[in-house]
Amino acid sequence: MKENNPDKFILTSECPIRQVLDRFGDKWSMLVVELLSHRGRLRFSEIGQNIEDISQKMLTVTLRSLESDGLITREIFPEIPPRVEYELTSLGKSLVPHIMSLTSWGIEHMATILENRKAYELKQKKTTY
Amino acid sequence: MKENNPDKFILTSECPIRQVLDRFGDKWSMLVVELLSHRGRLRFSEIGQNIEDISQKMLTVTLRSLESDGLITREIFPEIPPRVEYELTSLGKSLVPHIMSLTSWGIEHMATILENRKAYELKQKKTTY
DNA sequence: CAGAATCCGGCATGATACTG
DNA sequence: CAGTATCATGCCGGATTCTG
Repeated sequence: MKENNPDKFILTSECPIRQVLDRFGDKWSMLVVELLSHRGRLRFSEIGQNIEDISQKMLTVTLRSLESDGLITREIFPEIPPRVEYELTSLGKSLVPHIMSLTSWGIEHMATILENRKAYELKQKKTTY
Repeated sequence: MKENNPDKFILTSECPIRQVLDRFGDKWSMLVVELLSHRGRLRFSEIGQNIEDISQKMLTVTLRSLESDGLITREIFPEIPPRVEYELTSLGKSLVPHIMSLTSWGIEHMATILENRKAYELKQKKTTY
């Protein structure tokens, strides 16, 4: 939907905000980062127990993705039964304040947004009649 | 995956970060907000021309969603051909710094992340052989 | 020009079973 | 306990067509 636009594109497919959204806009990544920032070093099962509704598979996938990006470390203890612990790297920690920034906005404004949405629905109904 | 956990859940399905992600973690919403914050009041086609690869449908859907949440206003000019202009509300503007916060992190660290990911892939190959 | 309506495919996510 | 492997699916988003 761009056609021949004389101006520069501000928002190309490689712009920073899209890259961040593509990698961390998924359902679980930011939650894991925030959890680890609160609790420090945790093992696999502990993470799962503290994020409601995450499945074992998605927890594994999310942790691998964060590890491959260098946001968390993964340490395996050769015991039986096995134990694996995860922890934020300095890179991972550097992301936390920016997540908190979004979160704080949500805490402050999400109620208003839900009200707005309700009011909008009602308005739509009225004009439909 | 929670079972009986004595501790409080930090990250329930209604926690702020999830609410924000559910509503704005989609592919286009944050981009539209950021564009409008840069350019001020814009019409439908102008927005489409400045966000690479967005389809007409998704632009419409995204704008409606932002309007219903009270983040943007939508003004219709009864002309032929029609003209519709969009603009951030104060609520919408209040979100911008938090998006910029994420963006700035992306600008600073995304290259490192991509390198980490490549290195991780190589490491995986080596251990597979 | 700014959309509405419809159809459709792919991929993210979920559910289940199995293992060292 | 901490995963893998496989199969199933919902729905997000793209392509197309039509209209005031």
